[in-house]
Amino acid sequence: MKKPVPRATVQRLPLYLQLLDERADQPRTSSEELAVLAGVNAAKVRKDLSFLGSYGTRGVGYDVEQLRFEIRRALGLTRGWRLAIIGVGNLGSALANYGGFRAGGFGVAGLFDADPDKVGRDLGGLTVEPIEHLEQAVKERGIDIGVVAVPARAAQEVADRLVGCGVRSILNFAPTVIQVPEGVEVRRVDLSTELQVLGYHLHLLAGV
Amino acid sequence: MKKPVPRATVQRLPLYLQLLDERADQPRTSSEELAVLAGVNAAKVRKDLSFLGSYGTRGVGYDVEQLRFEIRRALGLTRGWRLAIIGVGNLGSALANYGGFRAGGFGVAGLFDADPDKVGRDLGGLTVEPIEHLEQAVKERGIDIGVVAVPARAAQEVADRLVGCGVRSILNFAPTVIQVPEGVEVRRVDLSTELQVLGYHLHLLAGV
DNA sequence: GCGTGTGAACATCTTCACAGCA
DNA sequence: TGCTGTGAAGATGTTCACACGC
Repeated sequence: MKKPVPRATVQRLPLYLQLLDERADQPRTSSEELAVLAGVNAAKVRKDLSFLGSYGTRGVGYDVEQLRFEIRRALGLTRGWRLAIIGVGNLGSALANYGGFRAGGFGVAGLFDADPDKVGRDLGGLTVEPIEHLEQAVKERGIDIGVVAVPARAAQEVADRLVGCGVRSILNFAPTVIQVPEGVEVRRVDLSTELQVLGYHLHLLAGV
Repeated sequence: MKKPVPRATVQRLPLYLQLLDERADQPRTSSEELAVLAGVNAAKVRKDLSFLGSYGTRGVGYDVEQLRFEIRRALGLTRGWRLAIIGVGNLGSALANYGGFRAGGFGVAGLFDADPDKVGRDLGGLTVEPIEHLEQAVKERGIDIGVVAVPARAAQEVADRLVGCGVRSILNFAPTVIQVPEGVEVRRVDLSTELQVLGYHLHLLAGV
């Protein structure tokens, strides 16, 4: 009975949710308002929201509170997911200290690093553990998502270990591509890629 | 005379380039090999690469060296772009120390922070400057891209200042949406969004 | 009247299947 | 023969335009 929300819509729902969270004080909003804020077309907003059901009121708009709830529900944010962050260099530390997780229903349930000098440090209320503890921690704490923030050369091994102990969702910040078996979802966040796409547009502007 | 490389292709070219860079020691590759590594369809790889021109050899494959050059050229990486990083908290520091920029033709040309305690620190070979220096630095150093790594509440102001002094490309790490005039390109990198998309898939799996 | 919800038109992207050339 | 390059088909995503119901 689950509705098949299109990929493209799933990618935008977090954006709408963020905008709505920032405007939780106002009672109502409209597809037009959300569209302007999100920088997209109003019809797209309506179509996206219609995949969740009919929660708007014709001639009036959407109830902000209800829409927040429905988006959270559609995204599965009503239950919390547990993260393990592997690698606590600058980036891993930034992630560990990032407060935005909690609001979205995500909780950091473990910090791991292969460097003995880093093990034992306190970060964002947790203590960094040796990477050897990873498997046991994933099982005991029911970790759902692995956040890979290690150097590129170590990323594949970390991913293998995560997959090996049952993790099916990986967020990869290492500037490399990791291979995983089918059924495991990886999202790559790569700074170089983002910059290169920006660079392409500058290049186009410069070339015209 | 510039070819209009489709958006979707531009997004994948950095990925191919990264894979090729990792395999710079081998002389040749094929669409099939790249496809497996990138986790996409081989026909897609061929079509993507065909937008750059016909640099493959039928029956043989692609010359790795040449392909790297052509992708770099298509993306405009033959000239370097200069970055300013605004905000040197954990994330900004991670970015400042990130070595992957240089390889892609990007150079960090300035670090800025509003916090007097952070001004003067050395990071990745640069000294953190007060945010008040931003406009002058952008002009004098020819900064092309602004990297926004400040808290959400400060992001819009920073973006306004960047736009105000002529920056037309912004990479936004702040968990908020910034409004910019037409002609300015913003790319958002948002950890919550990534996690929420992963969470949706877990949710689907769990619900079935 | 007004803003949602949605079929239909349009645009873009992906995949197939095979012609073309080394 | 083998792999590229590419029309054509198919899938997905976007936008339009208007019926619908408050």
